[in-house]
Amino acid sequence: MRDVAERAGVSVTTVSHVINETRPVSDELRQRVLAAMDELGYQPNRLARSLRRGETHTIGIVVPDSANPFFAEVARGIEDTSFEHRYSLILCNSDGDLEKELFYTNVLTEKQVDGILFVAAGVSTEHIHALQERRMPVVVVDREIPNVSVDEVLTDNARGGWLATRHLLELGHRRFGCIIGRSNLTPSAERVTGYRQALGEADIPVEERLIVKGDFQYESGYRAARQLLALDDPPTAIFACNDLMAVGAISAAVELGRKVPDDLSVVGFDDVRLASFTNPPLTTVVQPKYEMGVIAATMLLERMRNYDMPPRRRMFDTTLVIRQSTAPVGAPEDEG
Amino acid sequence: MRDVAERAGVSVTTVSHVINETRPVSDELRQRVLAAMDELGYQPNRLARSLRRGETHTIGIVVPDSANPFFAEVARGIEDTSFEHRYSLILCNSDGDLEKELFYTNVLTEKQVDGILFVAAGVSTEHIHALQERRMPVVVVDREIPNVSVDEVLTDNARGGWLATRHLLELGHRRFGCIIGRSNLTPSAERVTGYRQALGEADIPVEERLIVKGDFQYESGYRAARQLLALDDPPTAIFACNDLMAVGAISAAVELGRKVPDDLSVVGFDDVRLASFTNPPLTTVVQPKYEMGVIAATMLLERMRNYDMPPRRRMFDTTLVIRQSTAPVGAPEDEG
DNA sequence: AACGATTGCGCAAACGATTGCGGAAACGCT
DNA sequence: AGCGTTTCCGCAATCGTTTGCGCAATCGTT
Repeated sequence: MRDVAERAGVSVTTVSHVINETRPVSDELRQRVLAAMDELGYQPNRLARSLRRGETHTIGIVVPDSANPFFAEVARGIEDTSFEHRYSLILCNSDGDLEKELFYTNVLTEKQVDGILFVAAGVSTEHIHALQERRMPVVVVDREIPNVSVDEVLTDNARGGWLATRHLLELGHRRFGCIIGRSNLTPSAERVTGYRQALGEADIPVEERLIVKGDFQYESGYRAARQLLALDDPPTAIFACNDLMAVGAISAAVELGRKVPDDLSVVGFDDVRLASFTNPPLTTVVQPKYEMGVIAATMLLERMRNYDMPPRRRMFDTTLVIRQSTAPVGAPEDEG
Repeated sequence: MRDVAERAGVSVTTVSHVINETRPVSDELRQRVLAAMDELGYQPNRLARSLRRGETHTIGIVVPDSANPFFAEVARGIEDTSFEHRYSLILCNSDGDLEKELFYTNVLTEKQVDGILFVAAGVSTEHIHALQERRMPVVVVDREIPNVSVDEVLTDNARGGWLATRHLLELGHRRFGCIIGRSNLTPSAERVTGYRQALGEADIPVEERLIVKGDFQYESGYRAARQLLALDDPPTAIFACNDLMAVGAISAAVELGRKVPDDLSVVGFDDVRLASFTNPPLTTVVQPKYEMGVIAATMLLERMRNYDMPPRRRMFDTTLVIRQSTAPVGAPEDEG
């Protein structure tokens, strides 16, 4: 910048002002400065600017696994809207590890990000409090933090679980498995709650051995389904707590010679892009992933603008999209 | 930091030195400083440090679409290894838009990142040159830039395409479609080259109308397959230039009542995690995505350490993994 | 012609760290 | 006691911007 100023024969002050249009500069000088800038190929140093201004125009996002399609889509929504507002994004994968998450949180605050987005992260209460003491704007996506007032964007997981099992019930299924995630993560837990509730309403006792644990990856759905299908009295349907596990389950079923949906109905959760293209297409509970990302980013941007607003919580409805992985029990569809 | 210094009764210099262990400090003072630091909950301002030191410990990565499983996995590899080295990552989605890519590149350099990773980006030659003039470490993944000496990590796409169509040929297929991406992207183009070459070696003329354009998304594979299958003399096999389009193609086929692989063989490219779990499991050309990310990040880190090394290029082999979406032509497998 | 208002610009102090240089105290040696 | 080495620490400049303050020139008015 000093070079530019020198070349244009003005002070750095003036250069700064023409860059930022922050006070009137005579036409002549402006032209000279502009010319000097591109003759020198000048690029402002945003670090210095950030240091001075106390804002970095950068936000951090911590997700369990950016390679997971669900998070990837949420993240995409976030990235797009932060791009629109000319914010950059620092991406952090926590792998669900609290340690790692804490580490990243520190890095982010030390890098002076203007705000942090936690999606489905295991952030603890104290954790958030610490951030709040530093007046760091934060919004939490897809996870409820008890006893903390913080912006949240959520989906109605319990209702989603309820919807899914209700659908299975209506198709006549009476015994069905449930593949859950690591149970301490609230989204998974809530979906199971919905499952239990729907069962309860139908006066069907829940058999705990039909509830098997996965980790939200294809492979675990595959394994869980094999386990379920190996039972003496295997279930006629499976509700998987996300689409990846549902796809894994279908895969296990066809490998075992079960036809989906004739011999086994499967319903997933998330409605990942892929879900429309599986064979058979997956009936699943839809969450507006991309939009959640957009809203989350928007909320964060708003809080950055006005830190002292009362905290807001945005709950998205879930809906069921019925495709072809579910069918009435014992009544094979016409195969056309 | 000033507060810490004051509270510990030392100069900021000393505080800095105990933080960075950059010169010996007596035990007593060190203790006092450490104590003061955590009493005050001090966190260093990395912006200031970066400004002074001229390095941000941050690298930028620009990908076409981080929600695409292929890029997501590469990115994951990158993120993991940069985490290991305590670098943070700024994520940029270019959507294949040159404009946007250029914009991001500027943001990144202005934010003084220590290096940039372009994956499958349409970066132009001048573009890279500009970066090189600023001595910005750069490595390009999954895309060749003509006439520029820059670090590259690539896969042998042509061979992959050759492998795939060779496989189809060996199964007896003689007419088969090819679903390509936007043709200006080299990876896609090279895969088609392999396809053409294999066909040529078998003395089979390539019918241009069997080559249909997609955009690497499920939907486009679906549409392309429908188009192909609606031909008077539809092909007996399809080679899709990535797994997503292959999955879309399978989906179209089953919707049209074609059985895969009995009526139509499909082979994909990438070997995305999903590919093992489709129905039928997808035979595809495997690229070591995660590892490519790891290597790319490692190469970038090395170049950052020593900018003036001669440029390196790392080419990964592709291999074919035969699963169940391909079968001999006209010879339906036993369905068990 | 005199005087206040306006316009157009530069000086220099921040922002929060790192680091070359030099000073004071302690130590070791003769 | 005198002198050279170490050891331990602080001063102040610096990184590249932004911005409060003030000065000089011009303008408009009577």
